[in-house]
Amino acid sequence: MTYDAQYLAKLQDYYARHRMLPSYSGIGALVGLSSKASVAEMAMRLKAEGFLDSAPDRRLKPGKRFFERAVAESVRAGMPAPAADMRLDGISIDEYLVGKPSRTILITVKGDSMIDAGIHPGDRVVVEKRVAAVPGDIVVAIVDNEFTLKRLAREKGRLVLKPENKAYPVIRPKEDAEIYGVVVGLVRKY
Amino acid sequence: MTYDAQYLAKLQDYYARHRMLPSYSGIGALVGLSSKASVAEMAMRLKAEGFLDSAPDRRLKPGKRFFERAVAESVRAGMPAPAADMRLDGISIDEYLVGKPSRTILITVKGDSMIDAGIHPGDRVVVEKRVAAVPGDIVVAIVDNEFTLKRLAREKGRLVLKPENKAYPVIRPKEDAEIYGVVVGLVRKY
DNA sequence: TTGACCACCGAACGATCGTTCGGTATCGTA
DNA sequence: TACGATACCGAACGATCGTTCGGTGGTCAA
Repeated sequence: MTYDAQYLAKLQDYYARHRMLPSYSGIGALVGLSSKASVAEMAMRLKAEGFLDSAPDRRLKPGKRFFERAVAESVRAGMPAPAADMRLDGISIDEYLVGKPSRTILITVKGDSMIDAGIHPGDRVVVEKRVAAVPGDIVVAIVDNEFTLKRLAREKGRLVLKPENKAYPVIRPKEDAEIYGVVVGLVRKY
Repeated sequence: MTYDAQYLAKLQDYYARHRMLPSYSGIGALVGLSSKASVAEMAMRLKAEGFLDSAPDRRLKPGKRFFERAVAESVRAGMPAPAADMRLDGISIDEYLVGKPSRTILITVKGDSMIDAGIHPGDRVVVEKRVAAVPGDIVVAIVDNEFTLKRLAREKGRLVLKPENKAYPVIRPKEDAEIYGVVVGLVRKY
């Protein structure tokens, strides 16, 4: 139990590099266990906690909690324990951002029309596909056969699409705007 | 060659479910090839195109192009599918953002000192813990026993911490700033 | 000091692994 | 019709798989 967190960390790093887990003996060499029996026992412990799982062919695969990430609530006072805490609270970014996987896609942002909302070119917005949106939502709308990212707003009883950049004009569709989906999150990689 | 695209699609579906690839005979059962030799030949073709790769122990693992988006997102009435996106069922956001899982944590942003970089209060930054950073990186530094999020810059040969908000002053530490980690990504939820 | 745990080791098991080879059916080209 | 190329099959190979079992050294409470 004591070292399991370190074992798990090495497995996570290996997975990040190769997108797969090694065999039992490979895990032994990776984490420093010389008997496959020891690996099997460690795997059982991690399985019980949800970090690992078994594939149909008995090989190991990542479990639900395998992708959890520690969260620090930017503590003003005092230092957060860098390594002391065994993931007391961890979330997976996917579960955090995505509510309905089958209806959710990532769209890469082009242009700077939403830059005042902190949405930059190259960012990826997490879009949940649905037509129902309320004023204030950031939506992906279809205008002139093109996708566009704007904030939905109400203007004299009409729905309009407002960019968040003074250099761009408000879009006032003839009929109500056609909504492709609603932005529920944002992801940026540096 | 003709059926390889369908074979690949089935492998991608399997991977989305289990986050791993089956064995050669397992692939045979999955895609409908009754000889492992056929699977090996198909794997060789897909490897040559970059969709598959070999792990250190000769097993199959996803290649670089494995996570490419399928082109056939049901195009509705001549409507272009949103271009250049990622399948959310193929790779997770976690895997996209996190390269070194064991050294990566999420930190919630407080304050608006980085707002001109598109980092808003309440956003969560993905921080890879390491002391090595180069000017231009956004870093989490420790100043007066507190975490602070700033861009690392060089000023007269000294490293300083620059906010991206004109209302805040540049921080010039007496010695070089103590770096807690480097921001490698950002996550926002609406 | 004892004894019940616990994490780990080392050896052995049958099962399955990925590879290799020769052979078959179906193409398009000549 | 004859041809090489292609995609697949079926059987066999040694290697490695995951599992199992008995045994070792350590910790901790009684």
